[in-house]
Amino acid sequence: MYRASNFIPDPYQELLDAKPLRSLAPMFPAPMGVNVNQSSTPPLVCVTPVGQFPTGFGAGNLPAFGSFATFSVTANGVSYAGTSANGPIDATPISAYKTRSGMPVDGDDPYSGNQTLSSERKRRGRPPGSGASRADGSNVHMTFEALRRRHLQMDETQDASRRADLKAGAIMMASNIRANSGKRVGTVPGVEIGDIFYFRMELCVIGLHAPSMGGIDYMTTKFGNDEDSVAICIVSAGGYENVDDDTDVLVYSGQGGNSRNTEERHDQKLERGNLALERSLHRKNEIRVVRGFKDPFCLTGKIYVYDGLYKIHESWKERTKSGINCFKYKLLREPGQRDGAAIWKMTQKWITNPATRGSVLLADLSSKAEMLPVCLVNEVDHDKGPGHFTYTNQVKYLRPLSSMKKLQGCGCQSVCLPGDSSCACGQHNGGDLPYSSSGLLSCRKPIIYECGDSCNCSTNCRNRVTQKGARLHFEVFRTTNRGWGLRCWDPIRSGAFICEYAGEVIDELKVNLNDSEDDYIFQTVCPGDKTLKWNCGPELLGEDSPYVTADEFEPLPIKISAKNMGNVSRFINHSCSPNVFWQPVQYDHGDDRHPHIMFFALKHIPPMTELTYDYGVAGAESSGSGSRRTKNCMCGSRNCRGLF
DNA sequence: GTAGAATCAACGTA
DNA sequence: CTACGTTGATTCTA
Repeated sequence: MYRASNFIPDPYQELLDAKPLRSLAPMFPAPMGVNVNQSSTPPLVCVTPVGQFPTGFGAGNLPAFGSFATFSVTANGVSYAGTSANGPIDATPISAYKTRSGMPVDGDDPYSGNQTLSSERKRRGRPPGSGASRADGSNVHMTFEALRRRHLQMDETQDASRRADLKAGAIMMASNIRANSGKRVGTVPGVEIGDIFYFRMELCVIGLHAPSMGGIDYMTTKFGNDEDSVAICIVSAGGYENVDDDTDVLVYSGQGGNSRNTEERHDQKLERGNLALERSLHRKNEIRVVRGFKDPFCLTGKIYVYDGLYKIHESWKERTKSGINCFKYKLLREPGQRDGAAIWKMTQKWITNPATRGSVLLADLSSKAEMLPVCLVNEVDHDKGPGHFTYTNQVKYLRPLSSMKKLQGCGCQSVCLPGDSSCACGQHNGGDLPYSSSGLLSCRKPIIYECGDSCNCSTNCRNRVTQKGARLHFEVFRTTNRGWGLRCWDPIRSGAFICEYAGEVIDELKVNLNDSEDDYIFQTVCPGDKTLKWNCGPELLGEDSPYVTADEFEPLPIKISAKNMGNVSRFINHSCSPNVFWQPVQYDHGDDRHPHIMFFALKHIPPMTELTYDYGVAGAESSGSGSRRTKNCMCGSRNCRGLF
């Protein structure tokens, strides 16, 4: 983590970092490195001979490879010009990409989360392309998720699953809260290659793929003086016998005739989507491709990955195994795009066999302190690793837990259930259990109380999530311009628990004594709107907001230093357009002023996307002593505040 | 303008 | 865990 300067031009910057992976992999087929087996010397640690600086800023001149001297971070006041950030590796992909998709990703033309549903309804009937439909895709997506989470929470309370995705979608449609509602050929503003989705309705509300079930989206558009009906987006999700093993080729089946009962099966006809695909073959227009994958964390679930633009190169008829005549369309991925589904397949391979990951400096930075190994990689320069620290996933408190206030427990048999008014933990959390049945956070709150030792319920209780620890395949990686960062091989769903901010709780009075610790101190500074409005669902439904606004926000006294000891959290960089947020959680003691700091996904995070959270604006609370230094943020997103 | 048909969902249950 | 049945939303088509 390198806090003095930060360049994250947009939330998808990480994939630019990811890009070199494939190109570099053949050059470094074997782990490069050092101390792959650390088990004899826990708790580790690796030491960097060249410190925390990117090459080209002094430290890189040191000829110190291989010598293991301890370093301390001395990153005071260094700032970089944006141009110096260009590493030799990702320059070409960046420019190639940027000319393709002209729109910024995370703009700040938000549909305001303060409006109620009823006021939104007045927007009905606006023509496409105006008003709310122009709203930024990221905000629309997050609004959908917030509504879906709230509906799911209410449905689970009544023990009735009624498709929260469709309910949220219906509200979005009725209020015209959607992005890119006018159909188009080619790139959709705000949707990046590699973006992931968990429901078809998500594709719909952001304007990537309009049909809620159908696999082929098409429209009539002009080609010179002609008009033609052409395909604009297809979903390949396993419903037909498609050939999609190759990352750049897709053999897509036409639609129709594919009924589950044999009586209804019939040959496909050249109409609707099939006709559009045929016309696209002749018109050679770009077609967006969404590929479906099995969700590794939910065996019945599916994840949709946007894989960029393809073109149809040939078509033919073919008799399928089920005996019907079927149209086949061979699509090739347009060159010059960054990897989408390819990254997915690559990381899945690494998860199955971590030895296949190249450029590895250390197979497990945590020395088995985490359930899953934490990979340390560098594929951008010769830095051998972050400065010395002790890996721990615990928080070291000032006082022993036994001397702290006890947390009250519930008396539930077996597991706690939503809607059970006799569950003390549910009441403690304001009436609702904070997590869905699949363990996702429903709502950001000032503090969350998980069940603990004083509860009667079992460890299977859904109100025990963060206490079980991180279960992701993390990777600490070298960034091109902001020191070390954290990313993950797994897809992370919005609301999923990521990790705790581990380290040493420090006394507020001592904060200013050791300035070099400043870069690794966590404080509950008020975050930006993206984080505060994470749960705008209730507001849109006319309910009271369960969280506070920036004005009402009150920081907690807790401060945690990860300088000398910590976990992967210490490598999470700042962004004004973050994909992670912090959330206080209690489960093993009752001192609400010193809770655990847990990180959750702010939105769906594709594999290999850098994790970032909003450090907040330092000094905003005017607390004088104890507030950390303000630093210039160069993150470059349109809603960058300039400081953090 | 509108009803009906078509469709590579998503859940719950067996 | 896979199969099957149920309840579906959006958009296209007639």
